[in-house]
Amino acid sequence: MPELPEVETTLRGIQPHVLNKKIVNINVRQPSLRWAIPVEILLNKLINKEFSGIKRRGKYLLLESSQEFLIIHLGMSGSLRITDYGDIKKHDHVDIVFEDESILRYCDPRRFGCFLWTDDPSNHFLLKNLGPEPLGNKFNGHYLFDLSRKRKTPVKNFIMNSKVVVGVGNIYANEALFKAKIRPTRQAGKISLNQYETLSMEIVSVLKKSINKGGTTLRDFIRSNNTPGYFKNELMVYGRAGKTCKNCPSSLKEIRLAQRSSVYCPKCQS
DNA sequence: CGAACGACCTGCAGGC
DNA sequence: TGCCTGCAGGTCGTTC
Repeated sequence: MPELPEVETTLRGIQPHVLNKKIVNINVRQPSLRWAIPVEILLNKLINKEFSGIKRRGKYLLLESSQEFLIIHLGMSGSLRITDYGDIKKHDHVDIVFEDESILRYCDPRRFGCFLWTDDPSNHFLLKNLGPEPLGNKFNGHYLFDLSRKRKTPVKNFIMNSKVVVGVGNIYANEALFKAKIRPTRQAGKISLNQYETLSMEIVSVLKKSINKGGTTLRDFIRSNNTPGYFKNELMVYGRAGKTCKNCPSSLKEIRLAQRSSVYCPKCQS
């Protein structure tokens, strides 16, 4: 589920329901995520307190309380939703219960996500080496061009590296490279400044468009309506291997890069 | 330092 | 129907 647009959509969905409400209980049914949930610490830090703010760094959500932060990552399959009853489904691992009986509920079937605590986000091991935000002002073609010189890795791997830029996952890497007409296998260090300018703009564009559509997969925080919806209809290459390119009559090719499915048009992308 | 790859875990689709 | 394989939105840690 979660790439950057899905995490941003999650943030916007839960924000009005979690801020400035007293936390009365935290139930951890399964502490074994990618790193064990520090249950005692969370209880000590959060019971009878409230969240004063929520922000996103890459795909991490940071919920602030008393100048300290709950770090949440959704991994491959995680989700957060607001509910107000105890209909607990399989893989609903954590509840944060508020005074008004509403609940912030975390579900993560594959348990690749995390729930951690930090009093110093800028030095936290998960956050301190992250590259710039793609939607921030440090991210542009010059930045990618300069950083990529002498890099031999395929450009798709390069833009999916969170030390280079955060938040570009497999769907949007494929999509942005298609829009920029760059083949995903091209060596990062051999791509021109012009092409990196195009690529950086397309990354921003595809992420913003997806955020505006509520992400590619979610929309069920507040109500458990199963509305699909989304950005999925706009996908040009992801999930379309073997189908016809939307720009030309060619058939889209699929290869694997860094063990991730990579789809491109052999005619449009060079 | 960069690059490649395994690891973590469950669910599901497809083939036999 | 059931079993087996491979793949899925991420990314850290290890090794070369």
